[in-house]
Amino acid sequence: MQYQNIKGTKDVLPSESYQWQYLEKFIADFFDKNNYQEIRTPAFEMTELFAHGVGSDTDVVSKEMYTFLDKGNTSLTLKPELTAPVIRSYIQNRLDQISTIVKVYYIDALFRQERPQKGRQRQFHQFGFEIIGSPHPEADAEVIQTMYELYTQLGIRDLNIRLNSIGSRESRKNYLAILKSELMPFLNDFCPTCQQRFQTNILRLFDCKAESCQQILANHAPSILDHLSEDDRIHFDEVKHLLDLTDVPYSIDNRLVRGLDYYTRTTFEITSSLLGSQDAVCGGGRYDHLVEDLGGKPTPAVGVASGMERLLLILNQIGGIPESQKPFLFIVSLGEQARRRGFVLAADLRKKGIACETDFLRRSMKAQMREADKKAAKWVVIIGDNEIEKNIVFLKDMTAGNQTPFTMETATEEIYQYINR
RNA sequence: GUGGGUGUAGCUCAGUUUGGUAGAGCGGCAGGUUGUGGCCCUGUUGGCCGCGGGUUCAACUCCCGUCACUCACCCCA
Repeated sequence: MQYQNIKGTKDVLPSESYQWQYLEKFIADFFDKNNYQEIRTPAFEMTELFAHGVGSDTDVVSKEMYTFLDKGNTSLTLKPELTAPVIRSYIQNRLDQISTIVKVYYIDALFRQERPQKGRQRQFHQFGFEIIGSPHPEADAEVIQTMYELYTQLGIRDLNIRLNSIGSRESRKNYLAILKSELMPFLNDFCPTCQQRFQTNILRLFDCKAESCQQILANHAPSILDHLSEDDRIHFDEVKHLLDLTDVPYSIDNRLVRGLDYYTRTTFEITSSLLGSQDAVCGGGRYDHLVEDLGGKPTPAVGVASGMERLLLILNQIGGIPESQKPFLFIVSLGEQARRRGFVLAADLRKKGIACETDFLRRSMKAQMREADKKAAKWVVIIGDNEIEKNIVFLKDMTAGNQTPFTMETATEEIYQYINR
């Protein structure tokens, strides 16, 4: 039986793990500098949390969740998104009592049972952050500006920020009624899925990529931006104004609808042409009712999540990940006595913080030298019978090619000095 | 769930049209005189040609099925 990884999952091999380490460290440092603190929640939650928080009519909840019963017959689900768990934790742990505004970030693995394709896996990873407690546009703008700044610092250009407001629940309700009556005459002209969405979640008609559906919408659908309440409009205008003031480029897209039910007012998405068909590198928005929907006090909030795999896809194309090449030392030894000397020398050098390896295959000198070269050793220490006899070791500089002798007894200290000089 | 593409050595692929039990490059290993890497040269290692069935004297090659990978739809990060 040849075992293989589960469809839609991936091994991160030694040859690429440094990329993840680089990115994770970059993100942690970035948020540390911006005064966001990390929050970590469990890999699974009660199924009910997502059904209730994200919305049972959404695709994510209705057909993509990894749900199972535990031995106590409780329905649990591997988390398919992170906002609901974070808010659950916020409520449960009374984080509102620690400060009025809570700013947290996370880096985590998520699970959705979809058909894998470029930029989409069944286990994938996101980082994201939330500002909980502010109803004001400053929070919306900071989320967008901060994410844009993070991408910029990573060296990513040519991003497209799409911005929209889907209004408060009240104005959206009014808008949906108008939308419905305007589109009713054309109901039969829509594709079958859209006809169904017309009943369940009419806003998502805008997500349809069918030419015919988009045509009808372009000609007959009223824009949500024309039906915002006065307060919604003021809020949205201020978000745009603050983005203008901080030189964050964006474009208004009144067809941008998010697939999760909890969003209100500001929604946005950042896309990159360097990705495949799944071109969103992050998406987010305001969710003013999720906290109370999950049983907390009414608390407005806004947040965003970004796909790590998609980010790495971009970074690899623009060469945005620095090669990690730590200098290290390889010890070549010939014969039993030399091997032991080499082993001890390696242990002593490691204690001083020098990355150090010895040969494990007792091979010829040539083979050991090849090994050292292939691994890009910066220095090689050579110990053989001749050196034992003369009580020395040779240190070879692999780039320059020259060798320097050191007395055996003081070799550790002298080599340490020599390569740190 | 639906559609397209692809499955041949560790990796990247040729060979399939015109059926005769497999090749290259890279990699791994070992050598090119007696203890010194990179470049070059030589040798060597390595594949039931995704799996199962059918046609045939004979199948990597033709037919059917199946699985896997991949891209796209749907939806999302």
